[in-house]
Amino acid sequence: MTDAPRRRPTLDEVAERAGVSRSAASRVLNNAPHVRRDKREAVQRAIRELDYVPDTTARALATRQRGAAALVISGESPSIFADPFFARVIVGASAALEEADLHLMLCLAASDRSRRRLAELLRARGVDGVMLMAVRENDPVLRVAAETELPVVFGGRPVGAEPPWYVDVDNVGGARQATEHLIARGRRRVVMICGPLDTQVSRARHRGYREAMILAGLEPLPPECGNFTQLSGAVAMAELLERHPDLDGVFAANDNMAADALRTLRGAGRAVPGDVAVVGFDDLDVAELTEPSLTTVRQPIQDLGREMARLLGRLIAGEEPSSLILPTHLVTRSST
Amino acid sequence: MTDAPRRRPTLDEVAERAGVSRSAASRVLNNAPHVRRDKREAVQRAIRELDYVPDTTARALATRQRGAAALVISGESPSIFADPFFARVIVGASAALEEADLHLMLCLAASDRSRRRLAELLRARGVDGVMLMAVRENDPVLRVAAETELPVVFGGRPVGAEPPWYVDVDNVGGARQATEHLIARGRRRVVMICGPLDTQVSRARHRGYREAMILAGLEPLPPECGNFTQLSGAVAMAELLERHPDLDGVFAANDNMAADALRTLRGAGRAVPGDVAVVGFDDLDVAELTEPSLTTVRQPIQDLGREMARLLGRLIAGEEPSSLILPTHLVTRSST
DNA sequence: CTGATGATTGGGAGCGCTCCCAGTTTCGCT
DNA sequence: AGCGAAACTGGGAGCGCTCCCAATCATCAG
Repeated sequence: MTDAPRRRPTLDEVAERAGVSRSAASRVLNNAPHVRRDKREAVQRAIRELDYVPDTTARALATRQRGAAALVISGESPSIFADPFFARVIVGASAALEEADLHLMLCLAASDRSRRRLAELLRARGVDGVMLMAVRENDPVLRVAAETELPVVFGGRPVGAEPPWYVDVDNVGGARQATEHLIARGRRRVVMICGPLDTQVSRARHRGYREAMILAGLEPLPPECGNFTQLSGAVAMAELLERHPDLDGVFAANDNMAADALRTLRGAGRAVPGDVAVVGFDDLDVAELTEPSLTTVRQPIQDLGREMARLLGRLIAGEEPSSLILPTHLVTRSST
Repeated sequence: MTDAPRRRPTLDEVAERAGVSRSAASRVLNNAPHVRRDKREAVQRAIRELDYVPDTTARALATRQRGAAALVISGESPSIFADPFFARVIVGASAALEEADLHLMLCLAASDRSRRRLAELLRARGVDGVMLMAVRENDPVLRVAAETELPVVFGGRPVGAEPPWYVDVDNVGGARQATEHLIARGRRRVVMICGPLDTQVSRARHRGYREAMILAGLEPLPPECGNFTQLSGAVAMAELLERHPDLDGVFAANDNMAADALRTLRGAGRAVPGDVAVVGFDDLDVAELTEPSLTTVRQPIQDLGREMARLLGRLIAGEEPSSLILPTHLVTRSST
């Protein structure tokens, strides 16, 4: 009844109630050794009775560990909800972070201001480590990452650099599988709708396409680049149709672009998969909703988040884990 | 060259270098009064020279303010990426939080374990306040919210309770607009595809539908409930067609369900909007991609996040802001 | 020139927890 | 019983910052 402005109990109060020293109580809290059984139990009882919860902040100050990790998503905010990609990464990361008893701090690093805040967060030791996603070429967030002493795990590799720790998806392999699948279906004039070439993802997928074509003794055609939106897929497809009227296979660097490539093809009177077979990448929901449904390369997005968080967790724990490349696999549907 | 294991400078060092006391330096830091101009400048110089950044944790301990707010998303994780809803909320909240110089802690409260961690985070004063989204009836997360002394802002209202602070969207008004629009288009047998009735959102949208019908002197028909997925929209539509073969208008509680209702209608040989007019809700991307494109009610999702964060910011600052209901508006496309 | 008034100043006590360390007990053996 | 080792114990010094407060300084009217 008199608990309105009641202060939260401190460790000292727990200790007093249990009749031990603060040190002993602390040991129980962190279940460290060197506490006699009866005292340990007394402390535990006191904790329960007082409904004690240790103050994170005080603990953080003493241990120099914040108990939190930042997930930084670079690039313009709109892109974060263009597709469910980031949401899935977040779900995966969140789950793994929970495992390591870390909290998730989400930082959208789109503006200069937000990058400055991020830099301060890191310098002020507001988190124990960083996961970095969607970094583009010359992304200013790279400087922030370079300056910090905290462990940084990249999601996907930035263009032109191999960061010490990263988790990536096997984009090259996936793209090769996709292309090989088209070739296996008897396609010879296979074109590619690529993403923006200033991203590692796009480059890797393009490389996979080239490798597969060359390996099959076919001539890789110069790709047409979109920007991962549906509209850009339509535009690229139209261009490719004009350039290679005899094309019989299309590999698009993501499902969004593939979806509208599909429409464009139908609009141009090409039957899919009769005249032209199409493969996408990502396996987003849209892939099942296109007409015909889309053969695509599934990438383990949630796993990507999970593994980033695990890697970071180990790094924070002082272990020496190594980077990871996650496998992709082809999901065959009606468009091939 | 010798800066490898360099400790971060502390306020004491800044003070010493500037030839003032720690207190004075602190005052400069928080630009409090009672510091002579020259000393203030000396401190600022020292800060610059030492590249000093105050330690958040220490400050948090002393001030009892964490500088962070939690955004809690309840419910199963999969739903977080079912549509871009949450991503938009996050973008809005993140921007407004930045304004208030607060960091964003994202908590997915799906499992018991995560709820327990959340409860601890709050009790351990790991954040200064909470935003709570997607709460369902009898959601266990409500207990966590009830127990904390921290300010809590709801996004949408939970069923059967009016929390002290919330930001909601005018679901009733939006649904009424949608229904009135159908009626204005001459429809008389207007049915509704509803969402799960254990959510406030669904109830409110249903209420708007009823109000509009009754106001127009028409008979509200019992709704068919889906679960906001496309598939459930198709199922519900089929059921409604069977029950009311003469229906000429459909109001769906979200765009996903509307999208597949559209397909079902076409599959059943009904022309849209010729025979049947359809209105959705949300104005997701899908609304522009359906055939025909979907008339729908746009809700300001990003604003929802922004206003939640602002409200919370004021609450944390000790002000006494009041709750908010954001307007919705009809976006007319080809389905009506 | 003096006391009063108000602006500065810096010492010191926390905030709540961890951890080192010296001192005390408890044991297991011979 | 005697001894050294191993297991406990609690005092105290931080972690880096804020903020109260008594003390010092400047300034100015009388």
